Amino acid sequence: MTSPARFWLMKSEPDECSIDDALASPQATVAWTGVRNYQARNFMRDQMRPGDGVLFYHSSCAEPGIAGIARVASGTRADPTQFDPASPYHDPRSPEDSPRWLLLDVQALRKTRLMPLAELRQHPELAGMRLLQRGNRLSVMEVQPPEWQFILARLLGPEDALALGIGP
DNA sequence: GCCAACGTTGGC
DNA sequence: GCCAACGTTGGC
Repeated sequence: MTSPARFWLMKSEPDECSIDDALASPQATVAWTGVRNYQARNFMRDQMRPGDGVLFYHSSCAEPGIAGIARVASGTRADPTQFDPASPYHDPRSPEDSPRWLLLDVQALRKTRLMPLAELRQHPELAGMRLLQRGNRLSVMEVQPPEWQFILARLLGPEDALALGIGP
């Protein structure tokens, strides 16, 4: 029996929602709209729980990398953008009575220094990270506890990590 | 803007 | 159920 995953990485395009945008939102919490991949959706629906740790990753930008620390702040519910014809995330094939796409709330906890993708690749300890695997395109993915610890140790002081309550 | 890699679609 | 064509992701 494996213990449930407790750590995640979630990609956001900073043009749409940066760590600064998240921190500036009410309760520093944003609804994670726009996930349109079944595997990512299933992670949110089946495995992510309030309190899980999240690496807030900036993608599709000049400096891709980890930009902050967050936590899962709710369970899933229907993503309303799938039903909005004006939204780039509109999905006309999603039935209203059985929504195809879900979102959950993410609460930003800290903005960190940017830990760029190139730096992540330099650490042998992180070579197994899903993010770094060839051709990876998932926008929501698991982070192994040792990877989480290794990264947080480089982004936060130990007392800060404790204060966030998302140890270990 | 390019392009490799991947997921999805749809004809058969 | 196969698989080619297509669209998307995302780093560079």
